[in-house]
Amino acid sequence: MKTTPQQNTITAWARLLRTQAQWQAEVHQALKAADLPPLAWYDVLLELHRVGDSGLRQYQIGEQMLLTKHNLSRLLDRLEKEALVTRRECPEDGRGNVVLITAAGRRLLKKMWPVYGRVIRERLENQLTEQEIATLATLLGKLENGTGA
Amino acid sequence: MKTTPQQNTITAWARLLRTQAQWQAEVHQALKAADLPPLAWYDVLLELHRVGDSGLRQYQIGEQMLLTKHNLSRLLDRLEKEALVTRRECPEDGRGNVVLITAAGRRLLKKMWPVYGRVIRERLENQLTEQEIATLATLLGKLENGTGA
DNA sequence: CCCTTGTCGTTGCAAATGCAACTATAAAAT
DNA sequence: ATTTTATAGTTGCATTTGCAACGACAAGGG
Repeated sequence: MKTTPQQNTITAWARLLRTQAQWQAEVHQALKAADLPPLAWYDVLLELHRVGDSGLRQYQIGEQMLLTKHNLSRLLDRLEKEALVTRRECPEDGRGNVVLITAAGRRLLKKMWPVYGRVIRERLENQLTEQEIATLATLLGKLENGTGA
Repeated sequence: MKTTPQQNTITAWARLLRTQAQWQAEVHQALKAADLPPLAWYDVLLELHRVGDSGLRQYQIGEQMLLTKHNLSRLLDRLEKEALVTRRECPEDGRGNVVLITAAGRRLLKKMWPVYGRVIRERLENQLTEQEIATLATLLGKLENGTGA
């Protein structure tokens, strides 16, 4: 009946939080320096690009991502205003939309990727060996979606 | 001359981002359910608690954390309004403050920790073995502050 | 000593976020 | 079929964040 985490656990926790915060800050900075939109736009567009022409319901995007729905609603407003996505009425569900990426959206994705990818390489591939990266990916995979409750 | 990251790198990157986002959401949710302030308050107070009576300059807190200075300025306003910290004139530098944690601040820290710690245990110790956690901590340690540039 | 330059911190304003209330539709219960 | 209950998405309002401009002081150069 442990009441508090082990020291190693706390260290790992803190480092993960800090690492991610640093990464995210750096990506945002790099994107801004290149006059590109923030990371969240990339995430949404990538999700939509992956599924192709079938598009996604709004709530499906929200599930995949780190966003609450009202937030997503307005993020999509902004994307739509820039003509990067389109919202189309959903035939099976009168309440919902199907969101699709446009050609302009795909172009933006292509423009953002080099900037983003460059940070990823600098932060990960320059710091760890291939073997270490593989291990890290495995460990993090075990953490995803685990509730433990 | 690789122009794009390896697949493993991308996987690790994405998982780290997702993991941290999930954790943070869960912590915030747990804190709110317990009617406690958000995580950022905890971070600042903990930093201040660690250094004890010498306190910290504002910019030192900012360095340790994930916050920009104007943001920090107003976060401290809120903390000060709740009497969790005090700002005192800095003797060596007329521009700056020294920020100190108050007794009430320490009490809040104590009240928040069990809620926070519980999420940490559930998310990490229930999902990974002790050995795996140690490995994770080591790998993340190598990533911190690496510029690679 | 005065004047420039850089740094610490605050403030005004615009944009983004969280939350709760709302509309519209679907699904389930009676 | 009608009524309830739940879900998808939007909107208004208060809080928070980001950014640029600012005031106050420190540091360095004439």
